[in-house]
Amino acid sequence: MRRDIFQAIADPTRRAIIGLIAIQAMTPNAIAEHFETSRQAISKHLRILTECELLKQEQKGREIYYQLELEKMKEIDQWLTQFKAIWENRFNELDNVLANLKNKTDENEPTI
Amino acid sequence: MRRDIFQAIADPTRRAIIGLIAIQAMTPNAIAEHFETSRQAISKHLRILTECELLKQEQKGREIYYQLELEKMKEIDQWLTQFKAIWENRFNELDNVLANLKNKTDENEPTI
DNA sequence: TTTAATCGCAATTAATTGGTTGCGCAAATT
DNA sequence: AATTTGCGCAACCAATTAATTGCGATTAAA
Repeated sequence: MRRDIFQAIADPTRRAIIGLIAIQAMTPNAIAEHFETSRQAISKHLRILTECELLKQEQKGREIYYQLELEKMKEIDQWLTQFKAIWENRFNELDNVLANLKNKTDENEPTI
Repeated sequence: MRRDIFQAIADPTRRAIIGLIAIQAMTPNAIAEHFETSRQAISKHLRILTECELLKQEQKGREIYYQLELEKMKEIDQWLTQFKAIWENRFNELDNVLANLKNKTDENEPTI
């Protein structure tokens, strides 16, 4: 039973669920209405998302509201950070290239 | 044959491969040396990563260098953007709460 | 109190996945 | 020319996954 965020967001239905409840908490039935699959299938997805702490439950009478745990979503962003550093560096390199080009142009400008 | 980025990064080995070749391109054998598994297993992972365009190949003689396609990594970041908007709003709300608190405190400060 | 609704859990099945083994091909080395 | 090296591809197997079906428990409504 592997249960990490990356495995959790691998499934398109689960990503859709995340997108759906991002703004407001919802019950399993309400969520299932947005999909073709059965309530049980959705329930299973909710369980997986809850197990890796991407969702948290709030019981209200016989209904259970599922809410997105934004803090956990940040973990994905944290993993991306290392690569952001690289792609921003690449941009900086491009800046350097452009800067060099500009200098060369300046050199070619006629001196008075 | 589902082949999307989220499915690709679900596997920890594949995430490790991505991390490994982020800085410089590498051959399958060189990559495999960093893992316990066989070259073929790594080869399969490379294929999956290539199929969803997270990696690109560059043939040099009989060697194939695999390089990370940073642009594709950005797609993950783009998916996160919608949630970032929410979590930043939450912070703003917190700011408001703190601001209100501060105002109340100011009100309580003795006026000369 | 009977009935209906909301939901989680367990068992089953079909599909998918990660891995291994065993090729074959092309480029380099001998 | 023969051998070694680097690699992809296809067949296969074991483990995992997504989905279905059929419960039982609890809460709310009739």
